[in-house]
Amino acid sequence: MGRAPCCDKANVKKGPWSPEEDTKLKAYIEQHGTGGNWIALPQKIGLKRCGKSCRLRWLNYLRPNIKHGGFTEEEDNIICSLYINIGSRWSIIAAQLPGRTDNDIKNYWNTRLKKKLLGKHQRKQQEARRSIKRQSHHHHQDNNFMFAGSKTVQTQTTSNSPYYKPEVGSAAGLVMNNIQYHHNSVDIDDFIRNLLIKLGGRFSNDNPHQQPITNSLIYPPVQMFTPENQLYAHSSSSTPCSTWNSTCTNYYSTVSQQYPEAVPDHNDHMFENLTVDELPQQLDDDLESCLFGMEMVMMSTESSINTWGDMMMSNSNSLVYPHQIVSDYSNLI
DNA sequence: AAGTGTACCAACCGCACGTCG
DNA sequence: GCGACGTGCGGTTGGTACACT
Repeated sequence: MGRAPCCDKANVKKGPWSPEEDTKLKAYIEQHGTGGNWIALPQKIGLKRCGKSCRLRWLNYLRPNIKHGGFTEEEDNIICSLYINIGSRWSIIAAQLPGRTDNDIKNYWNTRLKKKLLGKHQRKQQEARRSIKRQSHHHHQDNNFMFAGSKTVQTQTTSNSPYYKPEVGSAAGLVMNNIQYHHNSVDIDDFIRNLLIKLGGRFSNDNPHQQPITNSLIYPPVQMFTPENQLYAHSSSSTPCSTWNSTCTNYYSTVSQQYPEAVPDHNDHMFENLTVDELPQQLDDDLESCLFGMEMVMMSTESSINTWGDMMMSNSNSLVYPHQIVSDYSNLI
């Protein structure tokens, strides 16, 4: 037997509220309060409405000091910042914005803010690509190539080992900024874990077999970029980067063993056909994918990407990365 | 002018949780 | 401890307005 309905569905009015209904409800609540019982309220007033409907109407529309529309830039920032950190907890987000309702914020996010941010981010990404292209062109004047990703890594140029180092402002540089940011402000495992939990399935909170997630498992590219663990990809300008390739292969092999459902087998070879000419861009894309792409991909209801493997195998250009968003709003947290 | 697509938003629905007897 | 009930929340739907062809 299912649960009894909260009201007699056949005798309640649905749909938009009339001004008369609004007036009745508002007048009663202003005079008597809700009485702590929304279910009984419509009967007392003589409204043919469900108690839940009355509550919603009051909270979202009739209650004093409600603001509608006209979100400010500051409110946008707060919403984005909180969304990135706590997800779609609209009631909590609304609590930080006086006069705003959770419903309003939810609608605003889904219909406008998300699109606005994606547009902004894609522009940033294009700038980053152009920047990398310029750097790539510069460094390819040398025959040998070394990749040292961290902005904290000291320049180690030798006559035989010129290297490519992402700079602040490049996409890889932005990623490093965010790695730093996340290390400083939140536990990095929790951050990723939350993303994975959002993916559901084997990473869900409900899964009793869930395994601990370690930095080494989640962040092979970060390993490459930490000062303690500098790995350099040596190659000529026309052959695949074997060091990077083997690092990735090892990584995906590890992930495949622990999370076979998440990583397709053919990921092992995903970097094999890259030339060094293509490598910086590919590295940059995949760094971003690994660390920050999940969030925005999961936000997209149109996305068919449900697993880590889907993400890594997807065309990088189709992904939208929120790292710049995180940067933009990090100072508000 | 008519048809179609898109954006926006109010309202609904179902589930989870807390409280109370 | 258990079930009934009320409340709160987040996802989703459906109606309306507007833009575009």
